Amino acid sequence: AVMILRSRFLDARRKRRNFNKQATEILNEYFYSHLSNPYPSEEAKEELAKKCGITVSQVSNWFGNKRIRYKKNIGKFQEEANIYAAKTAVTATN
Amino acid sequence: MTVQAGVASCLRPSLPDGLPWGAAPGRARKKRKPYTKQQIAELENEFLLNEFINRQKRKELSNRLNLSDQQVKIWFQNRRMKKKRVVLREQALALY
DNA sequence: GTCATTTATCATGC
DNA sequence: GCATGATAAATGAC
Repeated sequence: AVMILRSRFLDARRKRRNFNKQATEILNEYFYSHLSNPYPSEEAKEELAKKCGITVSQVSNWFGNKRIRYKKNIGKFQEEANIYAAKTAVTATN
Repeated sequence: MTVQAGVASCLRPSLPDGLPWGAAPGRARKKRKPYTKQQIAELENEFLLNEFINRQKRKELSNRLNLSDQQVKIWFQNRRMKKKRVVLREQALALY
């Protein structure tokens, strides 16, 4: 009984907060610009974590969730994919 | 006006065919089934005694909890990873 | 053995 | 009521 209470304080799910919009933009930009292979290296994860103001583990969690949820329902992310595809296309031509 | 010749012809961002990165695992994967509180309680209790379990204890424990021998092995592996996760988090938290 | 994953599930935000 | 981040089983590389 005591262990259960203690484990609940160690469970980060109970104090989860959504990432700010800027962090989500950065993560999505990387994801959709590497859609053929959305597996950032450890160095890339550290860089993303620094730019987003989150931990490397949180970056790994985000990509894990993004990959499975994108694959499970591509249609739902079609609009989002087009948005970031156009955004990265603009930066690529500049 | 209406000089939009090549605009409509560049549609490629969608993924018509299947993704190359999550495809064809060959054989179907066993569905994840959460363990009961009883099972977890006994596994945690054994983990306190020793983080690495013997084959012998593993067998009797798996038999008693109605889990396969490999399930118990995997549980201890994941449990060690969890411990490392928690330790690293508290270390990072202690820096402030 | 560790460890990055996949997948389902959990707990929360809104 | 789902979207979202984190965790719990399960797999596979090494």
